[in-house]
Amino acid sequence: MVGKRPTISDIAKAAGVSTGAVSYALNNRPGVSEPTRRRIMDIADRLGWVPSSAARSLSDGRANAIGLVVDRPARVIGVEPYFMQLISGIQGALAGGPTSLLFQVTDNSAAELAAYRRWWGERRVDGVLLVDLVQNDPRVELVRELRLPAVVLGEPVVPDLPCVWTDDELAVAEVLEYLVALGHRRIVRVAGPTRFVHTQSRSRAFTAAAARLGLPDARVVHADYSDEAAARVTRRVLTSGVAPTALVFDNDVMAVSALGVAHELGLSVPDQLSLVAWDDSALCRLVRPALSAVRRPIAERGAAAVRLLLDVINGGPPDQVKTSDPELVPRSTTTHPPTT
Amino acid sequence: MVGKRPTISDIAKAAGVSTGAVSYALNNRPGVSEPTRRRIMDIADRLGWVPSSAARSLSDGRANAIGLVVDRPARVIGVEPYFMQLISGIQGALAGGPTSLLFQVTDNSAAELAAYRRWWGERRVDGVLLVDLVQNDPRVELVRELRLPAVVLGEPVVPDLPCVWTDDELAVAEVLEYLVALGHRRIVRVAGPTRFVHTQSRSRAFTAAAARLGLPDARVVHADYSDEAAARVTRRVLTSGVAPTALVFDNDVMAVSALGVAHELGLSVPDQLSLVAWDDSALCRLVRPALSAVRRPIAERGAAAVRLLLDVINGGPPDQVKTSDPELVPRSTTTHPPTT
DNA sequence: CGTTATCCGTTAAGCGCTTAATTACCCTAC
DNA sequence: GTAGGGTAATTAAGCGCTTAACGGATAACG
Repeated sequence: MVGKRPTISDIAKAAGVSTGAVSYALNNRPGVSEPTRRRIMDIADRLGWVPSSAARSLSDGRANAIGLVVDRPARVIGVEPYFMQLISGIQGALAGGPTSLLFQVTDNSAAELAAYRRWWGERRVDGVLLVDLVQNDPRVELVRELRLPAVVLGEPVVPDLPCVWTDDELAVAEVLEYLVALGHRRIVRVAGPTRFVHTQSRSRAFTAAAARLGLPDARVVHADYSDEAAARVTRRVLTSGVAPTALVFDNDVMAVSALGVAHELGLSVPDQLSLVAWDDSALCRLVRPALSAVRRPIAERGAAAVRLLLDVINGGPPDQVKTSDPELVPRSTTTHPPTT
Repeated sequence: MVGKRPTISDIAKAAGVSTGAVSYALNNRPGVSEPTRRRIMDIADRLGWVPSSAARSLSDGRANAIGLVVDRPARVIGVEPYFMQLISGIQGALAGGPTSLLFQVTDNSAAELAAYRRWWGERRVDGVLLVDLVQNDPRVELVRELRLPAVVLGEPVVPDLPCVWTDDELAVAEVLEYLVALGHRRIVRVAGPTRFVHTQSRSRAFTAAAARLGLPDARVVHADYSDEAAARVTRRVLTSGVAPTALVFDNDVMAVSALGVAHELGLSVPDQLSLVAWDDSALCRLVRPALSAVRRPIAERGAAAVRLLLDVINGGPPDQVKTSDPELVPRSTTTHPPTT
């Protein structure tokens, strides 16, 4: 094979028909007879023809691509396996189809907005995935203004925006009930940044469950997902006032970081302190003691979001899809509280 | 702003000139007077004009995109921070320019080849990045056959292919010298899969340095980067025959996994066993004891590769660029061997 | 047997942009 | 006064594909 790509007019010439006929044949549309269609298709793949995405986009207005931009500082993004797993799921749903993934990571919200706007302007994407929604997220307004099909990965907080969500609140309750069943009464949740919708939703669920279970000392503190911030916050929580006996984190990195802090303070885990991580990961499995964690179906989320987005692009309804439920994976960082 | 995107003919109409003039003005080419150019540009950004990538691609043959496909099973890819850091670097070099990143993860080599071939056929990318080169890599032949500009992230093993590489051999020697200086004589390298060129190159360097330093017991064993395989291999190495006093791993996950195995075997790290991880990462920092590791400039590699690729696409020479050198970051998993 | 429908295929316009070729005009030079 | 040379614009073709609109057979129908 040489470096020259065949076009439909090469095929047309070879088959002795017009390019129109070729187009109809190749797209499985009526207008050509079965024998002709077959002949055309044979020639097409003998020539190794592949449609030019540019030409196709230009004439039918479809980009055959979807976009994902993740706005996390480089420092943090490398650490969490979350995004790679998400992308795995996304690719799974994309595989086989004609759609590609445009991926961008930015380090501030303005750049993220600019990326979406540019992709839209350049007609590079047919739709986008939105992750890490925040309160009054400017992206929501943007995609609406641009009429850019979008699917949110997260709770259905925006009424008419399609989304794929996981019942975190259920999981929060489950974790709390589990800890209470073990005998814990003083439990602190070390959450991610307040601005994220999912942070708020989990915190709300945490507070509600704590009230229901009668835990006056339950409270929420915040860090920024980084190990440094988590260490700082954890240190403070464990050393000031009456210390909790169990900590629930919003990601795996912070939980691992806390493991280090506990060690540094001479607290043995889980005997003197129980820990629960949020997204389960190899990190949780590998660390000693292995972390008890809440496992969410991340790849499933990605795949579902892609399917939904493709539907919406094709004019489907803006459904709000729920994934399977998270599950608590108890390992070696949770046990009864010390009997003081 | 509405959902309709302005085209150059809208601008032309508004400015009272032809679309040709608009094109010349917008691309900063001669053919229009300064005042006219200014007027056109003003109108263009008042209208919020953004060039249609499809139209541009179609007429100038440029896709303004580069592609990256990573072929690692989903199980493994989420774990290593390597790729996210790489992507961070890539984005950094892409930021501001007109080029986007097409990203795909596949779970077998055939799918990876198919992805490249399809992107080429669809004229979706102007060039691609190649990671994890293997011996007689079919991708090398493919990009040559397709005349698809490509940059290898790895050692310059293919003469005429541009690449960005890091002097791993130097780092391997440094690690070995360091361990020998601490007193170690029995050192085992737990490498990644043999097929990777970088695995082979590091192993060669390891063997050479070991010979030079007079370490007859130095040897290389292989795992597949996963924690399970690493655990298996490590367990075997530590329990059969005369056990090594130091282990050098090819990634961070395997090293962490070995930490668990050592613990399980009742070997204290670093007193009875020293460990060195290859790519440094938050994982290495967070784990207790914190892992000594070799830090490579990963984001720098990504950025350099992008710059080189863009050069090559523009007809530049197929340079072979060397990044800054890796550095050994000693932490808490390396010390003198036990004095048996 | 003339009239419709039906099927198969062609024609040509158009998607938004680039760019070679061309025209129109103004200056300068001889 | 006119040839020559810039400069500033327009024209139009073309990139590869889709798709309305159209045309020419052939089959079906009364």
